[in-house]
Amino acid sequence: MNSEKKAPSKPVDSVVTLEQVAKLAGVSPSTVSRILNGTATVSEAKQETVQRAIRELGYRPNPVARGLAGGRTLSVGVVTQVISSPFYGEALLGIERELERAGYVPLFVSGNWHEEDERKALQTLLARRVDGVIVLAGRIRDEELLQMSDTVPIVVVGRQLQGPRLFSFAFDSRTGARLAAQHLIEQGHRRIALITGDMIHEDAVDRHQGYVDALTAAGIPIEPELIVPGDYNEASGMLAVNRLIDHNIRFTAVFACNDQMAFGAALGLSRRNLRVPDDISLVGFDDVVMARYTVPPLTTVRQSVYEIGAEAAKAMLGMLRGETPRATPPPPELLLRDSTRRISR
Amino acid sequence: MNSEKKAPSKPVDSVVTLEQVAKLAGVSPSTVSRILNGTATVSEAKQETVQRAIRELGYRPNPVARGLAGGRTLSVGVVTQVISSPFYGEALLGIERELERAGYVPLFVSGNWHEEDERKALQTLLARRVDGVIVLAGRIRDEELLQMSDTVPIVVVGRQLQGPRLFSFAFDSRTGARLAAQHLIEQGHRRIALITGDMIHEDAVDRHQGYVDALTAAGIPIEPELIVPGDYNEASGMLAVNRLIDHNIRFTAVFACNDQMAFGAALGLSRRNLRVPDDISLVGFDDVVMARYTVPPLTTVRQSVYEIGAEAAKAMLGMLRGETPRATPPPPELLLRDSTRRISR
DNA sequence: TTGTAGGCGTTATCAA
DNA sequence: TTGATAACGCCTACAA
Repeated sequence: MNSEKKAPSKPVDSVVTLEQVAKLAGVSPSTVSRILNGTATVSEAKQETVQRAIRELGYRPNPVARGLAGGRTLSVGVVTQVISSPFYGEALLGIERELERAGYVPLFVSGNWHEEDERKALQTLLARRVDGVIVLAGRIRDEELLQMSDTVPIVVVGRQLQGPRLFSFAFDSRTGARLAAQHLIEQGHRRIALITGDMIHEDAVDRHQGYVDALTAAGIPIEPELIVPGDYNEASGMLAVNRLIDHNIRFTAVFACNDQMAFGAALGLSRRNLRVPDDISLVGFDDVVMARYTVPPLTTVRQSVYEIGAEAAKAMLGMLRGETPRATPPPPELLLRDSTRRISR
Repeated sequence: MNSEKKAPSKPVDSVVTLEQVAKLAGVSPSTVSRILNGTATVSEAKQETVQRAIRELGYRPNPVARGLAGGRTLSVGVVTQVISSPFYGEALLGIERELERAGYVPLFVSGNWHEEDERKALQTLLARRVDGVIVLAGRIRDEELLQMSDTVPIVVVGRQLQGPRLFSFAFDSRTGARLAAQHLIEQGHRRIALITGDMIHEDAVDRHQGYVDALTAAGIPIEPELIVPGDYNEASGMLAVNRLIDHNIRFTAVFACNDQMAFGAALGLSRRNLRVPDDISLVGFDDVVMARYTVPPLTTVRQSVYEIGAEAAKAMLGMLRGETPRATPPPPELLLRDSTRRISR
């Protein structure tokens, strides 16, 4: 009946100003602003008139102007490390989805695991007047973050530090790693190689510790020669097994501290004619999408990076609302797939 | 000697305004602005004084204010489809790196392969006053993009359409696919299964066509039963091979239209006790990072998504500079790895 | 409850 | 070549 009805998703554009809305509604700009922000109580009548005007004109507030006026920019900065990694990708997705529901837009900037880059990234974000910042791990020092947090609220993922406007939470990597190692032990493995992450990451340290926990609990001595350093990239996983084999170090299982290194390890093993899981059992960590599709599918520790991202975003939104944020990162969980096997003899 | 020397990467913050710089330099704000933007010629002397003041104060222009003042926001919107996919991740990296060199920041928004989401994404970007928009494939109609392009310059990747302020370029998928199929044919394969992408993507159509080209050129008839639809995700690759096998369709090789489906196919084949490449040869497309690390490593068509992203960004920067953009997407290239084998009998 | 006026940091237009 | 001055679109006292 009414041609307005179908509202064929208005043409992609946006030039209507708050002032125009005010004029159409017959009120002052401030009133419109107040309604938009819930800054003050406005009479029911005007509420409606204005809302109608907004709809009619298809008005959308201009975040740029808002930002300048000292209000919010409705944007949250996100310092990621490598935007293209399967790991961070999932997290970013979680962040984006969650922020979007509240009308916020993420501003992603890469830190490249490089302190100076990270600092630059943070400066860029501040200059852009983001309302808050989410930092995914990274190398920048705690004090700097802390200091920055009195300019803008911050959520840090993967570290432990607190401040009045700084909230952090971490996934329980240590328990996760313990589960992984425990599983191998239960399968009868005793000589379990560990491919660590770069120890500059807190979670790399935690995962190493989880491995130690499990072995110790089982009364298995820690053999330093079985522990080889990696850097969370595929190549380092491959290098690691090569090194073990070249040094004639015996092992029946490998625990790689993330999936990417596990993939590299799998390839390295196969190049040396060692089959997974028949000859060597292999466990990863993270459960990136690809872990489900390797041959054989990889047993790994589920970390639900997506949810972690979503939690971070929720915490940020909470802070922005003035609440005390809390986050409940999903508990680690071992996913049994086909890359491990009970030791035969 | 001079404590200024070390410049311990100034504290993360930014509150200095252009006005303060002007005052310190003893000139008017407009002059400072002119120097910053090269809008007009300024005397050498003032140039230097101002530059020094800028350095001294650690001044950084406020992009938000710039945006409002009708100037540029120094941000470029990017409509991606799934930010977490290994494919788009690489492209985004290329875009980010390239933009950063010019002082621009990307604003990533996901389209989720959903027309309405894409429209919303575009609106969000416009509302944020981005200086330009890069669209990676997507479903929004050409006319809409064209119309939008007189509000803001646009670069579209993976489609062919032209406009005064709209530039598009596409990777040569057809040739790439032909190379892949040709390779299998040269290895003696005749019954080559094809797992297509969702035909809503232009490149899926092109890759299908490249397959047809190669077979036709070799005088091999196209068998519809060998062509099974996929959707570019791992799961569909697995489903596809299952379907082929369940229907008792004979084939000695599989060409999956992207790597992710190839991974799924590899797993599906292994579940049916078919080995790659001994029993079945497998080729993918894209060369995502993981293709190098599967067991066996995947023969695939290199697309250098990173470079494509970088090219898109360069083209955008060109338009922003008022130049006529041009892009030279890297030519397709077949990467021989270990997932194919000459047919024995 | 509502309107007016000033300001946020820059750019752009006009004179000088 | 330079400096006032007026926007840009919105928010927030302050006043009514």
